[in-house]
Amino acid sequence: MDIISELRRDLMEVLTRYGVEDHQAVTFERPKFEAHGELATNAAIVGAKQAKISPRALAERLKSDFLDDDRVQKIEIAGPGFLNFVFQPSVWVENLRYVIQKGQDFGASNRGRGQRVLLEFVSANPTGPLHIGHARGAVFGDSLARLLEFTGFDVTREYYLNDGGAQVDTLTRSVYLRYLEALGQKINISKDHYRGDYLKSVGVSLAKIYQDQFVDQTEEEWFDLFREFSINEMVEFIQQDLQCLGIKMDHFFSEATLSESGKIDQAIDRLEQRGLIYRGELPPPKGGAIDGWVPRQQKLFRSTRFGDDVDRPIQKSDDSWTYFAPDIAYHFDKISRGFDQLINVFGADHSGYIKRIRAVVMALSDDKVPIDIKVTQTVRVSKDGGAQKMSKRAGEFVQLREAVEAVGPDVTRFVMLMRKNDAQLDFDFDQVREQSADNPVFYVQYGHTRVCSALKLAAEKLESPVTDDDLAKADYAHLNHERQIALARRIAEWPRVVEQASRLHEPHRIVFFLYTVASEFHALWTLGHRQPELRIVQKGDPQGTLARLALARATAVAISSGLSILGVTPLKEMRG
RNA sequence: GGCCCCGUAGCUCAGCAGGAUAGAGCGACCGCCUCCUAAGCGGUAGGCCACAGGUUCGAAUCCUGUCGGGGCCGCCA
Repeated sequence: MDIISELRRDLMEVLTRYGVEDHQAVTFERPKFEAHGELATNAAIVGAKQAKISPRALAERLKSDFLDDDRVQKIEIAGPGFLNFVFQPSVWVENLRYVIQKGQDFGASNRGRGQRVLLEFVSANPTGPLHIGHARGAVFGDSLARLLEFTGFDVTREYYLNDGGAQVDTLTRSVYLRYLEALGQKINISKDHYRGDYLKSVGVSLAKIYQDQFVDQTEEEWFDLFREFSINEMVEFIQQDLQCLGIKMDHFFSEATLSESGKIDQAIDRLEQRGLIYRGELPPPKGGAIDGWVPRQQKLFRSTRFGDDVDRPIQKSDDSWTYFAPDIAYHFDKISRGFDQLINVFGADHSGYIKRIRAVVMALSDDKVPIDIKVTQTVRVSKDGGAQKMSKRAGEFVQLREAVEAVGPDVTRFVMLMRKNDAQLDFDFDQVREQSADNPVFYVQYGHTRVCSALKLAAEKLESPVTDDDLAKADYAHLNHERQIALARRIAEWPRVVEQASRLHEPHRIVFFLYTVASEFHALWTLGHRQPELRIVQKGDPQGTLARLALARATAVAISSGLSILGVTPLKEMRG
């Protein structure tokens, strides 16, 4: 067990002895101010009621209990009853042994106990390649999946393929035009078509296979064939785009199969059985957002019962399903597959759907299957000092592929995770390529490579390779400088950071932590210029060198462990 | 008009189940290479956490309202 979890567990045990059973509100964390110790807890304040004594008195008891613990150096009671702990330096440096032994698994846990999570993300319409906004959702989703896997969840990555609606009809007609074009005809692609060049190759392929067989034929003759072909091509595009970023979906779920298999009817039946479907009229939107409102009798889902703002129509006036109906069926299907938990990642433009989807899941699972819906906000792209215009239909948006080709998958992924998912994100092509401390990706990677180069150099000096085993056996008493201990303490926080990120579904926390670790490591390294005793390689002192190498190695372990959650490859050396 | 997200330093953003004196990077200014990679480090300046109430021993954090920015809003998916 890592040291902080161990200390926390011990604290909770003692609390229980005083009759404090509920540890929910107890914090045990690094305080904001150094003056408040290395770890501080509000245990006495929060637990006083349960222990039936005053916070101050409980604090005093806890203090005297823990003063007997030889890991503890100092405890102070402050304010309304905070306990501020300072531990022996050995507590922190000895933890490095654990870190090195764990290696890549440092920070991993069994928090999820194998619970099955369905993580749906990207789910862009199969009408073209992915753009930079999708890239954010893709990276966010995949990293969240990695984070959850790292903490003991069994994650299925799924893409909901909207292959049933009018948009794929438009796609099909656009492709038909490209097919004619490939056969030498002049075509006129209107605003009602997808105009991107990426459809040209699809047209060419079709022309090769079918020659002029479908020229001058009615739509009926070619439509289904072209449709299927086009969708397959688009899925192929999308898979390749995702693969550029190292992302592989476990499953593409086809919307079209839902109506074919009768699952829509089943799902609606289920809602009907619960009295959640009725025929009615929606109130007109207030403020006249919609021109020419005409009241309609429609089949509605009582989503307001589950916190939605209005009931939602599931059937159009011609009795065909609205888009919402397959969505209901899809989520019913997710639930029937027996997942313990659902997570959806939506782009900002779908934020209006959160409440109704949540309502569906609550209704169909009897509120038994939790669903978390994360929204990724828009990406603003800038390049050559200016903002890029993004216009969808004209095909002017920056494509995912462009970004990856320009800056590489690792940088793309890292940058996409530098902001909280629901905050807007700037993607600056120029800054991101910069090889300097101004570029966080570089900065973190450089931290890792410095460790590697130190290990290499030490191996030369010591005239033998240095293995993790050697490092784990070193005498860490050599690590006695305040800054070395501080770094060890920082590294010890990693499991808590992971735990928190996993619980809150917030991979960006990993990025911020890595930045901090790298920063403290760089600082220590540079201090070595002035203070030779802080350098890693200590001439004529193999034991001291090994201990310092262990600290460096543990830093690299934390960094590479974190990078693996981000899906970024740690570099052994910087090039260029 | 309604709903969702956002509003923290000049700029871009963190802020950990509400915790004790508000954080980082950039930009600005001042410094640090006879020294394992200066691709780096240190320091200074800069904030009424949009505003007003409320809950609490305690609020940037939770609740209500106001203002400001973005997104979405019935027979498009």
